[in-house]
Amino acid sequence: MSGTARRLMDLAEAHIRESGYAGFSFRNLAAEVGIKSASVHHHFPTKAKMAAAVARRYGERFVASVVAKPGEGADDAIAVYRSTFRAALERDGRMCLCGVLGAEASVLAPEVTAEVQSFFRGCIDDLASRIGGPGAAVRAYHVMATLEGGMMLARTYGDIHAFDQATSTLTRSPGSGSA
Amino acid sequence: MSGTARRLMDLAEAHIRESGYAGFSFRNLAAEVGIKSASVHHHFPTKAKMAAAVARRYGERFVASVVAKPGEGADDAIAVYRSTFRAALERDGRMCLCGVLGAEASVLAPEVTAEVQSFFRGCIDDLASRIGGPGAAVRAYHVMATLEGGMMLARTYGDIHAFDQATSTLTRSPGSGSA
DNA sequence: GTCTATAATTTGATAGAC
DNA sequence: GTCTATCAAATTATAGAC
Repeated sequence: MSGTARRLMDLAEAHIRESGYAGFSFRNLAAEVGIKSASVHHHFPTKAKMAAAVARRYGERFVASVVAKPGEGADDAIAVYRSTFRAALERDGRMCLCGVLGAEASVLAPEVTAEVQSFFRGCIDDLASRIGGPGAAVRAYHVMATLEGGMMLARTYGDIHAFDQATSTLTRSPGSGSA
Repeated sequence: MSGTARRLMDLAEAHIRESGYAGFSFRNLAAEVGIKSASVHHHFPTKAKMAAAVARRYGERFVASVVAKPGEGADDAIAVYRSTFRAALERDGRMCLCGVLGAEASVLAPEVTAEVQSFFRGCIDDLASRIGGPGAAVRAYHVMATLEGGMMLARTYGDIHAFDQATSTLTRSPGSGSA
């Protein structure tokens, strides 16, 4: 993949996390990297294909950054997910790409929705296996829902404190609960 | 307010809950009620003002439908919020209007963002006062985040079961936890 | 309260030259 | 890989007649 394609994806990702699928256009992206919109089509045939590619890369990067450490417990796994989302929220004030797209899932191109579903399936399966024991699946769903909702609240208020409040009780051991 | 204005708001609400702020246009709404887009401007001066009006009405109706019952406990209050969101999700498969808009908050017109913030402030304050005791505010944030995230997951999967999984442990007393 | 007509802009996408 | 040029469609909004 070319450097231009990468820069286009970076910008598309930022715009989607800022304001959803409708938040970016080929013309806007082109202007921001200093080319014309027709040239964007050389890298990505359609807007939907581009969004799907962005969502896929987002998922791959996320998986890499929450990889399990040997000997971790359930609370450790949950804390890694929590701090990963929180770091992104703190870095640029934007929420999870798949959280934004998930809310619009029913009207997105099937290829985009598929990537978003795949992201959440991957996260929940991974979390459940790392939590373990009875009720692991339910807890994994709960953790992902709370983290995504917490990011949405922080976005609404423009204040990361809302995320901290909403997610502080996700882990049960003291110390990780008051970030 | 005229019947036409009400119908326009109904449609706008449905579209926003389906696909966000960009999900409705004056032309679409007009066509759906059988008038022209210029006539919509007679009822609502701008798209932003209309969205703000829709969000305000949504909040008022929500408040009315989660009103406290005498003698309720914390789990009862949480259960009312949970079942209210769940009923809407089951009725038409769409998620919370303010949850969708909240994710896009930073690029919405200030008047719209203000209504969305007001909705969540109202919900969280109300929940916290009904939960009571130390940690009530944190629990209220947690409940709202989980419910909103749970709706987003259900939307992504096209399956209300995801909402049930994610939110089943919000209340602590048995019986309300396995809807 | 609804209409016609229109303005000004933006959008996703394509054809074809260089 | 980028360009010019262009298309067909959609968008928000306004002016003014009825």
